[in-house]
Amino acid sequence: MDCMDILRERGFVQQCTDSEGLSKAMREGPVTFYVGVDPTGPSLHIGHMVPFFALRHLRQAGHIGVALLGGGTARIGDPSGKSEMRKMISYDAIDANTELFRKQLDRFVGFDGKTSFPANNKDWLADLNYIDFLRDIGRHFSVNKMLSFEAYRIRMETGLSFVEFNYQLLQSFDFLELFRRHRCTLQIGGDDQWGNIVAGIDLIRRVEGAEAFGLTFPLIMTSDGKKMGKTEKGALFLDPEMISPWDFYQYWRNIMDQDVGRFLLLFTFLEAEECHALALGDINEAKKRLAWEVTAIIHGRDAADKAATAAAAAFGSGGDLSQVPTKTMQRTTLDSGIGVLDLFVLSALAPTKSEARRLIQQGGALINDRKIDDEKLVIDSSWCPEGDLILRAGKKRIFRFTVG
RNA sequence: GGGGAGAUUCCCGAGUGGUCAAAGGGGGCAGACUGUAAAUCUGUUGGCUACGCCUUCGAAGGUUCAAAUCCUUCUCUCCCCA
Repeated sequence: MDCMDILRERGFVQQCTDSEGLSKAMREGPVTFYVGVDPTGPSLHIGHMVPFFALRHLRQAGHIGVALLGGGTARIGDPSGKSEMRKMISYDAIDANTELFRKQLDRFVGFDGKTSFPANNKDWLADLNYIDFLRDIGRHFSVNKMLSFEAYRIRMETGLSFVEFNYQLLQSFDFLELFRRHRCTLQIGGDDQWGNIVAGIDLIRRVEGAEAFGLTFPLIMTSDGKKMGKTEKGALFLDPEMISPWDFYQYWRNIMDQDVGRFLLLFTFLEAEECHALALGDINEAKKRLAWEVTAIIHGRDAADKAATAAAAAFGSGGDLSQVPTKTMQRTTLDSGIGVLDLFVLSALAPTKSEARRLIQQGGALINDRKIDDEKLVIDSSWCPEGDLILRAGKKRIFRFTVG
Protein backbone atom coordinates (compact mmCIF):
# COMPACT_ATOMS: atom_id res chain seq x y z
CA MET A 1 0.00 0.00 0.00
CA ASP A 2 1.58 3.26 -1.03
CA CYS A 3 0.91 6.59 0.53
CA MET A 4 -1.71 7.50 -2.05
CA ASP A 5 -3.65 4.49 -0.86
CA ILE A 6 -3.24 5.61 2.71
CA LEU A 7 -4.57 9.04 1.91
CA ARG A 8 -7.43 7.58 -0.06
CA GLU A 9 -8.31 5.14 2.68
CA ARG A 10 -8.38 7.98 5.19
CA GLY A 11 -10.75 10.05 3.14
CA PHE A 12 -8.32 12.73 2.09
CA VAL A 13 -8.56 12.44 -1.64
CA GLN A 14 -11.13 14.42 -3.57
CA GLN A 15 -9.49 14.96 -6.95
CA CYS A 16 -6.12 14.18 -8.43
CA THR A 17 -4.81 15.38 -11.76
CA ASP A 18 -3.16 12.02 -12.47
CA SER A 19 -3.19 9.53 -9.64
CA GLU A 20 -1.42 6.85 -11.69
CA GLY A 21 1.37 9.22 -12.61
CA LEU A 22 1.62 10.55 -9.11
CA SER A 23 1.82 7.10 -7.55
CA LYS A 24 4.52 6.24 -10.02
CA ALA A 25 6.50 9.37 -9.24
CA MET A 26 6.18 8.64 -5.54
CA ARG A 27 7.48 5.12 -5.98
CA GLU A 28 10.49 6.40 -7.83
CA GLY A 29 11.65 8.62 -5.03
CA PRO A 30 10.84 11.44 -2.69
CA VAL A 31 8.45 13.95 -4.16
CA THR A 32 8.61 17.53 -3.02
CA PHE A 33 5.15 18.97 -2.55
CA TYR A 34 3.58 22.06 -1.09
CA VAL A 35 0.50 23.34 0.67
CA GLY A 36 -0.30 27.01 0.80
CA VAL A 37 -2.16 29.04 3.39
CA ASP A 38 -2.85 32.72 3.33
CA PRO A 39 -2.33 34.36 6.71
CA THR A 40 -5.54 36.35 6.66
CA GLY A 41 -6.15 36.12 10.39
CA PRO A 42 -4.31 35.81 13.67
CA SER A 43 -4.64 32.05 13.91
CA LEU A 44 -5.06 28.93 11.86
CA HIS A 45 -8.30 27.07 12.36
CA ILE A 46 -9.16 23.44 11.95
CA GLY A 47 -10.41 23.98 8.41
CA HIS A 48 -6.88 24.89 7.39
CA MET A 49 -5.47 21.72 8.81
CA VAL A 50 -6.66 18.91 6.53
CA PRO A 51 -3.84 19.48 4.02
CA PHE A 52 -1.35 19.68 6.86
CA PHE A 53 -2.48 16.36 8.25
CA ALA A 54 -1.94 15.07 4.74
CA LEU A 55 1.48 16.68 4.75
CA ARG A 56 2.44 14.66 7.78
CA HIS A 57 1.20 11.43 6.20
CA LEU A 58 3.16 12.16 3.05
CA ARG A 59 6.27 13.07 4.96
CA GLN A 60 5.92 9.85 6.89
CA ALA A 61 6.11 8.11 3.54
CA GLY A 62 9.37 9.85 2.76
CA HIS A 63 8.25 12.85 0.76
CA ILE A 64 9.23 16.42 1.33
CA GLY A 65 6.64 18.96 2.36
CA VAL A 66 6.82 22.70 1.94
CA ALA A 67 4.41 24.83 3.92
CA LEU A 68 3.94 27.94 1.88
CA LEU A 69 2.86 30.96 3.84
CA GLY A 70 1.01 33.35 1.60
CA GLY A 71 2.53 36.53 2.91
CA GLY A 72 2.36 37.86 -0.62
CA THR A 73 -0.91 36.40 -1.83
CA ALA A 74 -2.71 37.52 1.33
CA ARG A 75 -2.22 41.03 0.03
CA ILE A 76 -4.62 40.18 -2.77
CA GLY A 77 -7.18 37.75 -1.43
CA ASP A 78 -8.31 34.53 -3.05
CA PRO A 79 -11.81 34.66 -4.46
CA SER A 80 -12.07 30.86 -4.66
CA GLY A 81 -14.96 29.50 -2.70
CA LYS A 82 -16.05 32.88 -1.47
CA SER A 83 -19.14 34.73 -2.46
CA GLU A 84 -17.92 38.09 -1.24
CA MET A 85 -14.75 40.02 -1.70
CA ARG A 86 -12.43 39.74 1.23
CA LYS A 87 -11.45 42.85 3.11
CA MET A 88 -8.03 44.16 2.31
CA ILE A 89 -5.61 43.58 5.15
CA SER A 90 -2.75 45.90 5.99
CA TYR A 91 0.77 44.75 5.18
CA ASP A 92 1.73 44.98 8.83
CA ALA A 93 -1.14 42.76 9.88
CA ILE A 94 -0.23 40.22 7.20
CA ASP A 95 3.37 40.10 8.33
CA ALA A 96 2.30 39.63 11.93
CA ASN A 97 -0.14 36.88 10.95
CA THR A 98 2.51 35.18 8.84
CA GLU A 99 4.72 34.86 11.86
CA LEU A 100 1.88 33.51 13.99
CA PHE A 101 0.97 30.96 11.31
CA ARG A 102 4.59 29.94 10.96
CA LYS A 103 4.84 29.22 14.67
CA GLN A 104 1.61 27.25 14.76
CA LEU A 105 2.66 25.21 11.75
CA ASP A 106 6.07 24.60 13.21
CA ARG A 107 4.38 23.21 16.28
CA PHE A 108 2.16 20.95 14.23
CA VAL A 109 4.51 19.91 11.48
CA GLY A 110 7.84 20.24 13.23
CA PHE A 111 9.94 21.82 10.50
CA ASP A 112 13.35 20.21 10.32
CA GLY A 113 14.53 22.07 7.26
CA LYS A 114 14.95 18.85 5.28
CA THR A 115 11.76 16.84 5.11
CA SER A 116 9.59 19.82 5.81
CA PHE A 117 10.17 23.53 5.85
CA PRO A 118 8.27 26.78 5.54
CA ALA A 119 8.47 29.31 2.72
CA ASN A 120 6.88 32.70 2.23
CA ASN A 121 5.71 33.84 -1.18
CA LYS A 122 6.17 37.43 -0.11
CA ASP A 123 9.82 36.77 -0.94
CA TRP A 124 9.12 36.54 -4.63
CA LEU A 125 5.79 38.28 -5.04
CA ALA A 126 6.22 41.52 -3.13
CA ASP A 127 8.61 43.15 -5.56
CA LEU A 128 7.40 41.73 -8.85
CA ASN A 129 7.63 44.03 -11.78
CA TYR A 130 4.19 44.36 -13.33
CA ILE A 131 5.26 44.58 -16.94
CA ASP A 132 7.73 41.73 -16.68
CA PHE A 133 5.16 39.61 -14.92
CA LEU A 134 2.58 40.21 -17.61
CA ARG A 135 5.04 39.36 -20.37
CA ASP A 136 6.52 36.29 -18.72
CA ILE A 137 3.57 34.84 -16.88
CA GLY A 138 0.41 36.64 -17.89
CA ARG A 139 0.68 35.65 -21.53
CA HIS A 140 0.20 32.00 -20.60
CA PHE A 141 -3.23 32.62 -19.16
CA SER A 142 -6.38 32.61 -21.20
CA VAL A 143 -9.13 34.76 -19.79
CA ASN A 144 -11.67 32.62 -21.60
CA LYS A 145 -10.38 29.56 -19.83
CA MET A 146 -10.20 31.25 -16.47
CA LEU A 147 -13.79 32.39 -16.72
CA SER A 148 -14.86 28.84 -17.27
CA PHE A 149 -13.67 27.84 -13.79
CA GLU A 150 -16.35 27.28 -11.23
CA ALA A 151 -14.67 29.58 -8.71
CA TYR A 152 -15.08 32.54 -11.01
CA ARG A 153 -18.47 31.58 -12.27
CA ILE A 154 -19.92 31.96 -8.78
CA ARG A 155 -18.39 35.38 -8.53
CA MET A 156 -19.80 36.44 -11.85
CA GLU A 157 -23.05 36.78 -9.95
CA THR A 158 -21.86 38.89 -7.06
CA GLY A 159 -18.98 40.72 -8.64
CA LEU A 160 -15.29 40.04 -9.00
CA SER A 161 -12.67 42.73 -8.92
CA PHE A 162 -9.60 42.65 -11.13
CA VAL A 163 -7.35 42.25 -8.10
CA GLU A 164 -8.97 38.99 -7.12
CA PHE A 165 -9.08 37.82 -10.70
CA ASN A 166 -5.28 37.98 -10.64
CA TYR A 167 -5.00 35.67 -7.69
CA GLN A 168 -4.79 32.60 -9.84
CA LEU A 169 -1.77 33.94 -11.69
CA LEU A 170 0.03 34.55 -8.44
CA GLN A 171 -0.69 31.12 -7.07
CA SER A 172 0.39 29.56 -10.34
CA PHE A 173 3.55 31.57 -10.17
CA ASP A 174 4.13 30.28 -6.64
CA PHE A 175 4.00 26.74 -7.90
CA LEU A 176 6.42 27.58 -10.70
CA GLU A 177 8.74 29.31 -8.29
CA LEU A 178 8.71 26.37 -5.87
CA PHE A 179 9.37 24.08 -8.81
CA ARG A 180 12.36 26.16 -9.79
CA ARG A 181 13.73 26.52 -6.28
CA HIS A 182 12.98 23.11 -4.82
CA ARG A 183 11.89 20.88 -7.71
CA CYS A 184 8.45 20.90 -6.14
CA THR A 185 6.13 18.87 -8.38
CA LEU A 186 3.00 18.44 -6.36
CA GLN A 187 0.56 20.88 -4.87
CA ILE A 188 -2.04 19.74 -2.40
CA GLY A 189 -4.92 21.73 -0.97
CA GLY A 190 -8.62 22.01 -0.37
CA ASP A 191 -10.91 21.27 -3.26
CA ASP A 192 -11.68 24.95 -3.70
CA GLN A 193 -8.07 25.26 -4.83
CA TRP A 194 -8.51 22.89 -7.76
CA GLY A 195 -8.67 25.62 -10.37
CA ASN A 196 -5.64 27.40 -9.02
CA ILE A 197 -3.66 24.19 -8.77
CA VAL A 198 -4.45 23.09 -12.29
CA ALA A 199 -3.49 26.52 -13.57
CA GLY A 200 -0.12 26.19 -11.85
CA ILE A 201 0.48 22.80 -13.39
CA ASP A 202 -0.25 24.23 -16.84
CA LEU A 203 2.13 27.07 -16.23
CA ILE A 204 4.94 24.72 -15.23
CA ARG A 205 4.35 22.62 -18.32
CA ARG A 206 4.43 25.63 -20.59
CA VAL A 207 7.36 27.43 -19.06
CA GLU A 208 9.53 24.58 -17.90
CA GLY A 209 8.17 21.72 -19.95
CA ALA A 210 7.92 19.68 -16.79
CA GLU A 211 5.17 17.55 -15.37
CA ALA A 212 3.61 18.45 -12.05
CA PHE A 213 0.68 17.08 -10.09
CA GLY A 214 -2.25 18.30 -8.11
CA LEU A 215 -4.19 16.66 -5.36
CA THR A 216 -7.18 18.09 -3.53
CA PHE A 217 -8.99 17.14 -0.36
CA PRO A 218 -12.70 17.32 0.21
CA LEU A 219 -14.16 20.31 1.91
CA ILE A 220 -14.99 18.81 5.27
CA MET A 221 -18.63 19.11 6.17
CA THR A 222 -20.45 17.85 9.21
CA SER A 223 -23.24 15.38 8.61
CA ASP A 224 -25.85 18.08 8.97
CA GLY A 225 -24.31 19.86 6.03
CA LYS A 226 -22.47 22.64 7.78
CA LYS A 227 -18.92 23.64 7.21
CA MET A 228 -16.91 21.69 9.72
CA GLY A 229 -15.26 23.58 12.55
CA LYS A 230 -17.77 26.32 13.07
CA THR A 231 -18.62 27.29 16.61
CA GLU A 232 -20.70 30.06 18.15
CA LYS A 233 -17.46 31.91 18.68
CA GLY A 234 -16.52 31.56 15.04
CA ALA A 235 -14.04 29.08 13.64
CA LEU A 236 -12.33 26.41 15.69
CA PHE A 237 -9.03 28.21 16.02
CA LEU A 238 -5.83 26.53 17.10
CA ASP A 239 -4.71 29.43 19.25
CA PRO A 240 -5.56 28.46 22.85
CA GLU A 241 -6.17 32.10 23.66
CA MET A 242 -8.97 32.16 21.11
CA ILE A 243 -10.40 28.71 21.68
CA SER A 244 -9.39 27.17 24.97
CA PRO A 245 -8.29 23.53 25.02
CA TRP A 246 -11.44 22.89 27.04
CA ASP A 247 -13.69 24.26 24.30
CA PHE A 248 -11.58 22.60 21.66
CA TYR A 249 -12.00 19.25 23.34
CA GLN A 250 -15.73 19.85 23.78
CA TYR A 251 -16.14 20.56 20.09
CA TRP A 252 -14.91 17.10 19.18
CA ARG A 253 -16.67 15.45 22.09
CA ASN A 254 -19.98 16.74 20.78
CA ILE A 255 -19.78 15.98 17.09
CA MET A 256 -22.46 13.87 15.52
CA ASP A 257 -22.30 10.10 15.67
CA GLN A 258 -22.00 9.72 11.93
CA ASP A 259 -18.91 11.89 11.78
CA VAL A 260 -16.78 10.05 14.32
CA GLY A 261 -15.15 7.53 12.02
CA ARG A 262 -14.49 10.01 9.28
CA PHE A 263 -12.94 12.53 11.65
CA LEU A 264 -10.79 9.94 13.38
CA LEU A 265 -9.28 9.09 10.02
CA LEU A 266 -8.74 12.69 9.00
CA PHE A 267 -7.73 14.37 12.23
CA THR A 268 -5.79 11.74 14.14
CA PHE A 269 -2.85 9.52 13.31
CA LEU A 270 -4.39 6.35 14.70
CA GLU A 271 -4.19 3.35 12.41
CA ALA A 272 -7.09 3.12 10.00
CA GLU A 273 -8.25 -0.20 11.44
CA GLU A 274 -8.36 1.27 14.89
CA CYS A 275 -10.42 4.22 13.66
CA HIS A 276 -12.93 1.89 12.09
CA ALA A 277 -13.08 -0.26 15.19
CA LEU A 278 -13.64 2.75 17.44
CA ALA A 279 -16.43 4.06 15.26
CA LEU A 280 -18.18 0.71 15.34
CA GLY A 281 -17.82 0.34 19.09
CA ASP A 282 -19.25 2.44 21.90
CA ILE A 283 -19.80 5.72 20.15
CA ASN A 284 -19.33 7.85 23.24
CA GLU A 285 -16.02 6.21 24.03
CA ALA A 286 -14.98 6.82 20.44
CA LYS A 287 -15.84 10.48 20.77
CA LYS A 288 -13.79 10.74 23.93
CA ARG A 289 -10.88 9.15 22.15
CA LEU A 290 -11.24 11.43 19.16
CA ALA A 291 -11.44 14.50 21.36
CA TRP A 292 -8.39 13.46 23.33
CA GLU A 293 -6.32 12.60 20.28
CA VAL A 294 -7.03 15.78 18.39
CA THR A 295 -6.56 17.95 21.47
CA ALA A 296 -3.26 16.20 22.16
CA ILE A 297 -2.07 16.76 18.60
CA ILE A 298 -2.95 20.43 18.64
CA HIS A 299 -2.46 21.47 22.26
CA GLY A 300 -0.30 18.71 23.68
CA ARG A 301 -0.96 15.63 25.78
CA ASP A 302 -1.01 17.55 28.98
CA ALA A 303 -3.76 19.87 27.82
CA ALA A 304 -5.68 16.90 26.45
CA ASP A 305 -5.46 15.07 29.76
CA LYS A 306 -6.66 18.12 31.62
CA ALA A 307 -9.57 18.64 29.25
CA ALA A 308 -10.55 14.99 29.57
CA THR A 309 -10.33 15.07 33.36
CA ALA A 310 -12.37 18.23 33.52
CA ALA A 311 -14.99 16.79 31.18
CA ALA A 312 -15.30 13.64 33.24
CA ALA A 313 -15.80 15.71 36.37
CA ALA A 314 -18.23 18.15 34.83
CA PHE A 315 -20.42 15.63 33.07
CA GLY A 316 -19.74 12.43 34.89
CA SER A 317 -20.18 11.51 38.49
CA GLY A 318 -18.42 14.45 40.05
CA GLY A 319 -14.72 14.35 40.66
CA ASP A 320 -11.90 16.74 40.11
CA LEU A 321 -13.27 19.99 38.76
CA SER A 322 -10.01 21.89 39.03
CA GLN A 323 -9.36 21.70 35.27
CA VAL A 324 -12.65 23.25 34.23
CA PRO A 325 -12.36 26.83 32.91
CA THR A 326 -11.42 28.85 35.96
CA LYS A 327 -10.83 32.35 37.19
CA THR A 328 -9.61 33.57 40.52
CA MET A 329 -11.77 35.87 42.54
CA GLN A 330 -10.61 38.21 45.27
CA ARG A 331 -11.62 37.13 48.73
CA THR A 332 -12.74 40.68 49.48
CA THR A 333 -15.08 40.73 46.49
CA LEU A 334 -16.82 37.67 47.75
CA ASP A 335 -16.88 38.84 51.36
CA SER A 336 -18.80 41.93 50.39
CA GLY A 337 -21.14 39.84 48.27
CA ILE A 338 -21.74 39.86 44.55
CA GLY A 339 -25.02 39.71 42.66
CA VAL A 340 -25.68 36.51 40.72
CA LEU A 341 -26.14 38.44 37.52
CA ASP A 342 -22.73 40.06 37.86
CA LEU A 343 -21.22 36.76 38.76
CA PHE A 344 -22.47 35.11 35.59
CA VAL A 345 -21.28 38.01 33.49
CA LEU A 346 -17.90 37.87 35.18
CA SER A 347 -17.64 34.19 34.30
CA ALA A 348 -18.51 34.97 30.68
CA LEU A 349 -21.20 32.31 30.81
CA ALA A 350 -23.53 35.20 30.09
CA PRO A 351 -22.32 38.05 27.90
CA THR A 352 -24.70 40.59 29.50
CA LYS A 353 -26.85 40.84 32.56
CA SER A 354 -29.93 40.49 30.42
CA GLU A 355 -28.64 37.16 29.21
CA ALA A 356 -27.89 36.15 32.78
CA ARG A 357 -31.39 37.15 33.80
CA ARG A 358 -32.90 35.12 30.98
CA LEU A 359 -30.79 32.16 31.96
CA ILE A 360 -32.11 32.32 35.50
CA GLN A 361 -35.69 32.83 34.38
CA GLN A 362 -35.45 29.78 32.17
CA GLY A 363 -34.04 27.69 34.93
CA GLY A 364 -30.61 27.12 33.45
CA ALA A 365 -28.47 28.75 36.10
CA LEU A 366 -26.83 26.72 38.84
CA ILE A 367 -24.26 27.58 41.46
CA ASN A 368 -22.65 24.70 43.32
CA ASP A 369 -25.46 22.51 42.02
CA ARG A 370 -28.12 24.74 43.52
CA LYS A 371 -30.61 26.06 41.05
CA ILE A 372 -30.82 29.84 41.08
CA ASP A 373 -34.32 31.23 40.71
CA ASP A 374 -33.86 34.68 42.18
CA GLU A 375 -32.02 37.11 39.98
CA LYS A 376 -31.48 39.49 42.88
CA LEU A 377 -29.66 36.89 44.91
CA VAL A 378 -26.32 37.97 46.37
CA ILE A 379 -23.54 35.42 46.57
CA ASP A 380 -21.07 35.64 49.41
CA SER A 381 -18.52 33.53 51.27
CA SER A 382 -21.17 31.37 52.83
CA TRP A 383 -21.68 29.80 49.41
CA CYS A 384 -18.27 28.31 49.20
CA PRO A 385 -16.88 26.89 52.39
CA GLU A 386 -14.69 24.70 50.18
CA GLY A 387 -13.32 27.75 48.43
CA ASP A 388 -14.82 27.14 44.97
CA LEU A 389 -17.87 28.38 43.18
CA ILE A 390 -19.02 26.19 40.33
CA LEU A 391 -21.37 27.99 37.98
CA ARG A 392 -23.36 26.18 35.36
CA ALA A 393 -25.32 27.62 32.50
CA GLY A 394 -27.51 24.93 31.11
CA LYS A 395 -26.16 21.43 30.87
CA LYS A 396 -23.05 22.00 28.88
CA ARG A 397 -21.44 25.17 30.04
CA ILE A 398 -19.53 25.29 33.27
CA PHE A 399 -17.22 27.77 34.96
CA ARG A 400 -15.29 27.77 38.21
CA PHE A 401 -14.19 30.56 40.48
CA THR A 402 -11.52 29.92 43.03
CA VAL A 403 -11.33 32.34 45.88
CA GLY A 404 -7.91 33.63 46.60
C1' G B 1 -20.12 59.22 -18.09
C1' G B 2 -25.96 58.32 -18.44
C1' G B 3 -30.29 55.63 -16.37
C1' G B 4 -32.42 52.33 -12.63
C1' A B 5 -32.51 49.47 -7.86
C1' G B 6 -30.82 49.05 -3.07
C1' A B 7 -28.17 49.42 2.10
C1' U B 8 -33.00 47.03 8.29
C1' U B 9 -31.38 44.04 14.56
C1' C B 10 -25.92 37.79 14.45
C1' C B 11 -27.59 36.23 9.01
C1' C B 12 -31.61 36.22 5.34
C1' G B 13 -35.72 39.17 4.89
C1' A B 14 -40.71 42.14 5.99
C1' G B 15 -41.84 47.02 7.34
C1' U B 16 -42.72 53.09 3.71
C1' G B 17 -44.96 59.02 9.52
C1' G B 18 -47.26 57.27 15.40
C1' U B 19 -50.13 50.85 17.48
C1' C B 20 -41.76 49.47 15.89
C1' A B 21 -36.93 47.15 19.91
C1' A B 22 -39.17 46.44 14.57
C1' A B 23 -43.21 40.35 11.17
C1' G B 24 -41.28 35.67 9.37
C1' G B 25 -37.27 32.24 8.73
C1' G B 26 -32.24 30.74 9.94
C1' G B 27 -28.74 30.67 13.74
C1' G B 28 -27.92 31.12 19.10
C1' C B 29 -29.43 30.24 24.20
C1' A B 30 -32.62 27.67 27.77
C1' G B 31 -36.36 23.72 29.08
C1' A B 32 -38.44 18.57 27.94
C1' C B 33 -36.70 13.89 25.73
C1' U B 34 -31.56 11.63 25.56
C1' G B 35 -25.96 9.37 25.23
C1' U B 36 -22.27 16.04 26.87
C1' A B 37 -25.06 13.02 19.83
C1' A B 38 -28.92 13.73 16.14
C1' A B 39 -34.13 14.44 15.34
C1' U B 40 -38.46 16.47 17.70
C1' C B 41 -41.49 19.72 20.85
C1' U B 42 -41.67 24.38 24.01
C1' G B 43 -39.85 29.02 25.52
C1' U B 44 -36.52 32.88 24.53
C1' U B 45 -33.32 36.06 21.54
C1' G B 46 -30.63 44.98 21.77
C1' G B 47 -28.98 47.09 26.56
C1' C B 48 -29.81 48.98 31.50
C1' U B 49 -29.89 51.28 37.86
C1' A B 50 -36.52 47.29 33.99
C1' C B 51 -44.20 48.03 34.69
C1' G B 52 -39.62 52.85 33.22
C1' C B 53 -35.31 54.57 30.61
C1' C B 54 -31.34 54.41 26.80
C1' U B 55 -29.19 52.85 22.04
C1' U B 56 -30.40 50.49 17.10
C1' C B 57 -32.87 50.33 10.86
C1' G B 58 -25.52 52.61 5.63
C1' A B 59 -23.28 58.13 7.40
C1' A B 60 -24.26 63.31 8.41
C1' G B 61 -27.80 67.06 8.52
C1' G B 62 -33.10 68.78 8.07
C1' U B 63 -38.82 68.77 8.24
C1' U B 64 -42.43 67.18 12.18
C1' C B 65 -45.56 67.12 18.50
C1' A B 66 -43.68 62.28 16.40
C1' A B 67 -39.16 59.32 11.43
C1' A B 68 -36.54 52.68 9.97
C1' U B 69 -40.36 55.28 7.23
C1' C B 70 -40.44 62.34 4.34
C1' C B 71 -36.38 65.99 2.33
C1' U B 72 -30.91 67.18 1.42
C1' U B 73 -25.92 65.77 0.94
C1' C B 74 -22.41 61.84 1.33
C1' U B 75 -20.47 56.60 1.27
C1' C B 76 -20.93 51.77 -0.60
C1' U B 77 -23.35 47.73 -3.58
C1' C B 78 -26.00 45.69 -7.70
C1' C B 79 -28.39 46.09 -12.67
C1' C B 80 -28.96 48.34 -17.68
C1' C B 81 -26.65 51.66 -21.38
C1' A B 82 -21.83 54.00 -23.10
